[in-house]
Amino acid sequence: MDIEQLRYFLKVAEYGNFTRAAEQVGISQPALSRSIARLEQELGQPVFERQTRGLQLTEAGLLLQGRAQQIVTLVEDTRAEITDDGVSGRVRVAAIPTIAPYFLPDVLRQFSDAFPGAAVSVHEDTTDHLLKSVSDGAVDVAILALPLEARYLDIHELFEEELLLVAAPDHPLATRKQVRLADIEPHPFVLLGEAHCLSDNIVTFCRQKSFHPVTVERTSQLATVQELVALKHGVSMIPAMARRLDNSPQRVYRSLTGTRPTRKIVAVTNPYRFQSRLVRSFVAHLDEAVCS
Amino acid sequence: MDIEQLRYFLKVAEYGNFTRAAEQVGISQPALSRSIARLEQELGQPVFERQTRGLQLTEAGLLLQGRAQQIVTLVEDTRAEITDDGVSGRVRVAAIPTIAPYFLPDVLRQFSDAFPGAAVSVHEDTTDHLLKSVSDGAVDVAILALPLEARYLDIHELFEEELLLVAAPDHPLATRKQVRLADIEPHPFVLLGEAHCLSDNIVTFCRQKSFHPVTVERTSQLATVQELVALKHGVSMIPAMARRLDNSPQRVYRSLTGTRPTRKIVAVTNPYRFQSRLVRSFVAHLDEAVCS
DNA sequence: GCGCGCCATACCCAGAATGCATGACCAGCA
DNA sequence: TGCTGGTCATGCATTCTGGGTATGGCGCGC
Repeated sequence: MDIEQLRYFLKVAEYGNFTRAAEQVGISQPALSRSIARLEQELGQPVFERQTRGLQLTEAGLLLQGRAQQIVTLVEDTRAEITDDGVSGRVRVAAIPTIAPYFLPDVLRQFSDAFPGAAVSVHEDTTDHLLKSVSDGAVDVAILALPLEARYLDIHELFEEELLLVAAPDHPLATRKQVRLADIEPHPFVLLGEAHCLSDNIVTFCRQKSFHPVTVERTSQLATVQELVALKHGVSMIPAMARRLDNSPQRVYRSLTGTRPTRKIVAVTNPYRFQSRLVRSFVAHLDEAVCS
Repeated sequence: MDIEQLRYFLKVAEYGNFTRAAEQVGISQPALSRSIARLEQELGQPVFERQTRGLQLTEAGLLLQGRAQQIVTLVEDTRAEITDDGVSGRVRVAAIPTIAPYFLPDVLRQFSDAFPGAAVSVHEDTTDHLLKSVSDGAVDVAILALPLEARYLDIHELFEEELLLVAAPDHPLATRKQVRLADIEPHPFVLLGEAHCLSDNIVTFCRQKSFHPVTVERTSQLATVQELVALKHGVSMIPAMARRLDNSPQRVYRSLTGTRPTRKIVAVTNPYRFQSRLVRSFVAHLDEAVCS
């Protein structure tokens, strides 16, 4: 029962499939098969029920899964803690697509300058996937937008940013002196796909104001939304950070009059995993980047 | 950083000596030396400072020691928990010398009858050593006498037993109708060595009564005390359980009049370690043995 | 009935870990 | 000072564990 074996076991349990788990851990399927067989022999009982359709954890397997997770985590954290020198190492940063390209580049550049020994990797994914990644230690820090359902995770607020109305320059809303939320209602609205939490932010804000935008299109990227707005498919709401990178004359951004829609940007970490000094420095860096 | 390596490391840290640690873990000294070297290479720093006189843990080593202990414990408990079938397995029982030969045989016989699949091993040592053994998981249950200084351990009271005055049949105290503690004072007293907690029990009791026995001899075994009493070197106090096994006509046992000296017998287990169902059965068995 | 997906087995190989012998170093002592 | 004993590290031969490739066995679905 060595640590490598437990790692293999966990992957098999996760995927319910030897072949795919083998690919994940980077060994051949027969090697993995034998490794699990050895584990089962040592424990004197099977940990999987091999069924015609997939695998099922046995009772012993279920117990082992919990413990193996603890052991592997403990080992990884121990290694991280001992080799933690505060200036070199790995920082796995993640962010949702409506934040990553607008907020991260500056921050990463500054951080890399301050910590040249740091190997920073960036993951981009949806909120729910990233929460899972932080939970199981695949990611050190995730930068997300509230609201979040994340028990057992640390949520550190960074800043609140405005969501701006975006329209083509000759759009009726673009030329008005003031634009209220209600003014948007008759105009077609372009929105991100439902998987994006920014859509939720916008829809929630609208619902609070008893406003129902006429959504005509849904896209998977903010950049596409911006292009569609320029092509006069409709108007949209775009986070301020995405506006800063947009210097096209084909779009104008306006703050709404009255209560302005916003989203809160947070850094999410896992307090049950060891946080290297480098990771803590990164989070501190996020704070500074925001204040400056 | 595999589990075996961590086990080796812990032994070296414990003994501060590669050669002796190697004997303990059952590999050759060079093999152990290289195993630690590999560990240090993997961590990128030494875990021991090799000094001319013995070893010193480095800062990293100190950190690793704590974590390695957790990991090894977790692994052992996991294995124990998974292979726990409730009827077979290992029960490591320990007791102090003034309990082991008098109390354990009956209990062990009954238990072995009830659980023929159980492999029961018995360790006999002093109270402080046994407390350490329970703490670090080398022993499952220790049967000891109060008082105990044992934070982080479960102390389960089994019974209270009387300490009896023992004397030669023709000793003046043996023929009196009543014997009070004060009556003993003029007579020479035979006592166990200071390492035995029974001595403490007796001395504490006497001190409470402002009584100071004239200790003439100290031995390392109760059986020797009993023989010396028969040889009229003096009188002594013997636990009731030791009296039951003594059917020699050369000694008589008497209860003291007034407050009778006693000792409380307890079972000590480690709540931070996994207790197999077999071990729990053993403790339950102890309770029953006492009541019957 | 045939192909496909999936896990287990056979066989071979490489790298790692072990043991033995020995070297290097130091302290204590004659 | 030189010897000896204790201790950890290194060299070398050996073993053995775990990995890869090829393939077998088995059930499912078309």
